[in-house]
Amino acid sequence: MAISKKQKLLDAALVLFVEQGISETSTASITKHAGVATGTLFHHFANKKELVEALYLYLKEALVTDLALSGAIESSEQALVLWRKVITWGLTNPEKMAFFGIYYSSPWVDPSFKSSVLNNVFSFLIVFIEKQKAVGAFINLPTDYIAMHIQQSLLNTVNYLIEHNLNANSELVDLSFNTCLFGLQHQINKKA
Amino acid sequence: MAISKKQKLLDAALVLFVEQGISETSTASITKHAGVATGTLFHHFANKKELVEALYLYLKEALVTDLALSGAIESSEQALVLWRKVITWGLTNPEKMAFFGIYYSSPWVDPSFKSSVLNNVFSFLIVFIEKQKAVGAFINLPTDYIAMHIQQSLLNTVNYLIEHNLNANSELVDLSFNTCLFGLQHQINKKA
DNA sequence: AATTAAACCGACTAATCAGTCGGTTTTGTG
DNA sequence: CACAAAACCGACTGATTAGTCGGTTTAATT
Repeated sequence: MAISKKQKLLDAALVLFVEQGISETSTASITKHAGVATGTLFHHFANKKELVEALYLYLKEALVTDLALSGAIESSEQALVLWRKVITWGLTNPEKMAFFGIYYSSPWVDPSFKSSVLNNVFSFLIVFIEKQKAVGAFINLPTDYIAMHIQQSLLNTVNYLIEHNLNANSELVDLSFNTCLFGLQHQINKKA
Repeated sequence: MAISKKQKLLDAALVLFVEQGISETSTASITKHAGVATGTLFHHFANKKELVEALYLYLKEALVTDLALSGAIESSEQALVLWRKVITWGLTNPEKMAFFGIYYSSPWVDPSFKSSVLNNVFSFLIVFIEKQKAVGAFINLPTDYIAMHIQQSLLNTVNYLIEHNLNANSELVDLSFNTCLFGLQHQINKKA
């Protein structure tokens, strides 16, 4: 079956949002790029805000599916594997990754939703952090602060790689992981 | 002398931009909040984009002035002092700090300008990073990557403190500094 | 006091916006 | 095939937008 018009609208919206910004993209231009009538957009989505939210949910779904997460993270080695996976995904799907960035810092998300975002996408990450904290491997910073820190480092790294035309094999990938992880482990070093 | 209308426009724009977003704030509402006619805005600023840029430059100036930077950073101790200073400034000027955040990830900045931003505001930081790298104290990541990492950590920390009603005396301030710094120093630990 | 320039005003405009609606086509079902 | 429901269409609307412009006030200079 061909791509549904609803999907075409989401695809067009993603490209245009990343290119020009969410507020700067008119619903008319989305329908035009999707090859669809304006009425069709509002048939599938009650208003522009719901389109934006639907796009976010669709991309979150895509991320989780593509990462094919199998169970919890138990060790730093597994965390590194995941780090590489996310970065590879980001380089393969630059628009999708970029959307997460602009969406989080846009007036299209209400703040209450913002805080729940991390827990949803990276729930396995939360578990890992708390386990590390429990055994004293991680510094005693709030879990949500650490989660934010890790997520931001991932976004930064992907953005940097894209901006400098680097690929997932760049040594920067593992170095950035170490910078992130060792920083969180520094209590161990301090004890020595 | 009373506050000039130009300044009133900048002040009103800052509050509204942070509250609702830049694109979501109309020039009409800015003039209304500033208690000024619409024509006055376009007398002082050729268009909305120039107002946004002028606001950014004004805030950058305010930050540099308020921090009262005296010479280069030579040691980690001095870096910590600066870290605390910036966070205190961010908590004292939450709108100004928030504006930097939304401005960087908005379609109102052209990408070329984006990369030059760091070098302008935190030029002293660049010098510090390169000195640390030169003596082997910092991991061999690109200087601009490290600068981005530090700046983002600062923004994250201030945002977190504001969101959780914490002040500049929170232990989180120094812990976040350590997380940032020790992560960048981890090569030393690896050699051991 | 006379002159000039800059600051300021606000009604106005052309363009653009999100969203509507009455009608048409497509699709699924008995 | 008959029928209904859902998908789809695009001209249209009322609201809002950035920016204009001709005229007025204010400030500085001589």
